[in-house]
Amino acid sequence: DNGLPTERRVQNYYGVRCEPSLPYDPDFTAPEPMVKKGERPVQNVSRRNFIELCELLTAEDEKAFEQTWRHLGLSVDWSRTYTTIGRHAQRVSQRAFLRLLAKGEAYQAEAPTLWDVGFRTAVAQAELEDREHAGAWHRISFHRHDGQPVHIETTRPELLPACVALIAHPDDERYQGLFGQTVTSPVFGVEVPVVAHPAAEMERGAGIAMCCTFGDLTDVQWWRELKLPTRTIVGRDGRILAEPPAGLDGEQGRKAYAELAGATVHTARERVVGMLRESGDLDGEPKKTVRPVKFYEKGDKPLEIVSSRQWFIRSIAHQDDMLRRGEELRWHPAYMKARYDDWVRGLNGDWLVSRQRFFGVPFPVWYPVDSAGEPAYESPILPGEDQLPVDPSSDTPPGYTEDQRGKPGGFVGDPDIMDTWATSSLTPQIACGWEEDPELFAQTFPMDLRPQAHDIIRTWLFATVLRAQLENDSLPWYHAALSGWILDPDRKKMSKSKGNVVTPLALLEQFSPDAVRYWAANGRPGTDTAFDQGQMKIGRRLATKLLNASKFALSFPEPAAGAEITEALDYAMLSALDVVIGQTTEALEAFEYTSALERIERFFWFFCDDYLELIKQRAYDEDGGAATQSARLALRKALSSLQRLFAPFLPYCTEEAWSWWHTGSVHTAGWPTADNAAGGDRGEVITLASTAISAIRKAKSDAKRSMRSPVESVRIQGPAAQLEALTSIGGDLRAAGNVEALEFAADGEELRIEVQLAEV
RNA sequence: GGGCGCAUAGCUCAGCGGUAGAGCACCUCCCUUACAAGGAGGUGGUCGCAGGUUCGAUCCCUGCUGCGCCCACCA
Repeated sequence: DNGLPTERRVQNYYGVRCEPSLPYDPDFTAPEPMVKKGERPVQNVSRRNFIELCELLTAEDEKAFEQTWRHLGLSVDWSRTYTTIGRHAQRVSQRAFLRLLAKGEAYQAEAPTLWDVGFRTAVAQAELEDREHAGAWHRISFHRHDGQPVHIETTRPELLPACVALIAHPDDERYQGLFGQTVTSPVFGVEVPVVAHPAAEMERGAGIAMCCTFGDLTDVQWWRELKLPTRTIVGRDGRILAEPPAGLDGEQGRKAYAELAGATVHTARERVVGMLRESGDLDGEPKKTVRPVKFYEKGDKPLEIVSSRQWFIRSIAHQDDMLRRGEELRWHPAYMKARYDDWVRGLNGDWLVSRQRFFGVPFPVWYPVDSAGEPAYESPILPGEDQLPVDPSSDTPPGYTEDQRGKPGGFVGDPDIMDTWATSSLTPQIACGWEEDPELFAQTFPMDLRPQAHDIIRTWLFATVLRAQLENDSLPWYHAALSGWILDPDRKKMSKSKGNVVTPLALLEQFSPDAVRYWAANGRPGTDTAFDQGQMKIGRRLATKLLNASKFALSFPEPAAGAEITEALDYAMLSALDVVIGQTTEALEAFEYTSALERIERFFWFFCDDYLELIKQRAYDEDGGAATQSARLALRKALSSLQRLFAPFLPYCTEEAWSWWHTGSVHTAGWPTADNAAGGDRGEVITLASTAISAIRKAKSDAKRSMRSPVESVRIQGPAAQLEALTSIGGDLRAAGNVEALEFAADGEELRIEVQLAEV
């Protein structure tokens, strides 16, 4: 409900852009959705109008999502929904933030920050990704006082005016004589020191690097550790700032800088290269290269590093606690824990939670404005918890009046919003009624399970564990179940840019939710699953089969009150079912839902293909007496368990079939227990039954006869124990195979079945 | 560069010390009183490669190869 994707969607959908300087227009109405991109000029709207458009569109999207989830048969309490942008979530999020602030776990700092120039916001470490990006190595001459050149190599020549030092490794023989001296940058004529630092790599490029404020995170490290000056030239819009930085004082340098002012980074690069070429300081031609560059995962331009004031939540200080929590948490599958550990150990800074965006939970903070009109960031004004949620851009802080906003001696609201994860990380607190419903909270927190995909371990999962640690000194849940992704049929990740996304609603219509769930359940925890319509067809067939089998089993009169299981095959089937119930229950408790489904399914096909066929005649028999009663009772017992076993996977067909003979819902019926056969496993009986009936069928199939065709005799040889078992189900075998004579002969260790078909 | 996972039938995947399994696909057959949007039967594999442990390895160990993912590196 909040975050950059929503903002981008609103921008594209309505063709608008948020312009915070515009006043709110109460008469503003939502523009017609754009049919195609760029069909009309982008309209600037005020922040509040923009947020209203976001709310409008997310409300529509929520309906679509709920429809999909309901259609899919998601079993949740629909009376307890919330939105992460709603008042309740905002209140929880702001309260948790204020608590962190009071404990010193949240703080603000002015620091170089990774910045997306497209979205114009800071981004966090967890939201970075590397992408291959084309560039070129430029070999550039700096100048010593004696006129000798010092060559550096850079892929970002446009940052030349932001250069604050040259850096080489302290052990590098080539530059020993230069350390402590200064050199002059080409074109811009700025004198910069040559400094030694171990992070410089001798083998890379020329072995000596140009440190700029800021080209990359190594620059930030050097700048911080070597206390270098700041010469910022890239603005938050990704363009070269209008004014040259301090230190770029020479007339020629300023003239050159003027040529760059206002240009994009890309254009500035071309211009600087032109200037270098003209001055003779470009050594050779640029050499094309492709190297990984940091991007915001949702952005389309490389990140810049700009200095700005941001809010952070401490995480580095809690690394050990986080690792310990990772140990306590039960991971499904267990190996996914490695990603978490890897992430926690690799944290290189505190969590940056402020975003310079609009549609999100605002920071509940104002600042006094001093007599010179400057905000005093070091002494924020905070609301009481009972006032939450607040929007500092429209609510007035305690002790002030609205007409003091932005005035000297007055106040300003913090303009930033929180990162989406800063609120989503409180999912358990929001849902469990933290600080608002103590009884519910006591019953539900920590929660049992976090189900999520593995790609957001470093964001959602990590942040949730961190917040529960900081706020509740506990895990947020006991188990984490990591699902894989749905891949397209070529096993590529589905993504909008590739255009290979399949939305679920059409599938639900085409194959039925049961079929789609059947396919999805075949994706084991942690394993990616290729999109496979074939599996959905099988799921659909399974659901149909369950309906048909239920119809058949229920077509017989209800067994009499005193009916008992008297026949060996019925007893054996029920005892096998008991085993399956036990295994399935165990698998589900271990989060092995795929194994659970496999076991139920395997039994169910035996039940349909062999058992039903074998007892059919006996169940039909009007004068069958106890044997018929036994079959009819066994059918109902088995059906009751099977419908409940399948219910979590195939909620619709099971509910339908259950309704044919029960009043309540199958989904609130008790989970089946392994007591259908009242103890004792006669599994070998059904194995032998299947073997025998298969042999009879094979004989008919080989002879290209119908399955109903009569059999003159079946002669079974083998060990006495097996023959005894087979004898006990002889009546069913004869009826199902249409067998005239069934003979047994104890002989040898191996079971042999000879089938003599009747003459045609 | 570090880590994790995967490699088994044409395809999708189970199995994991004791003679290789399922479904799909393919082939053959069957309108049979739950089901033809069905059903029955069948063909098909030196379980990635090389070593080791073991009486015995698809399974355990080591190395290699290939694929995927996560992280790091970004002068």
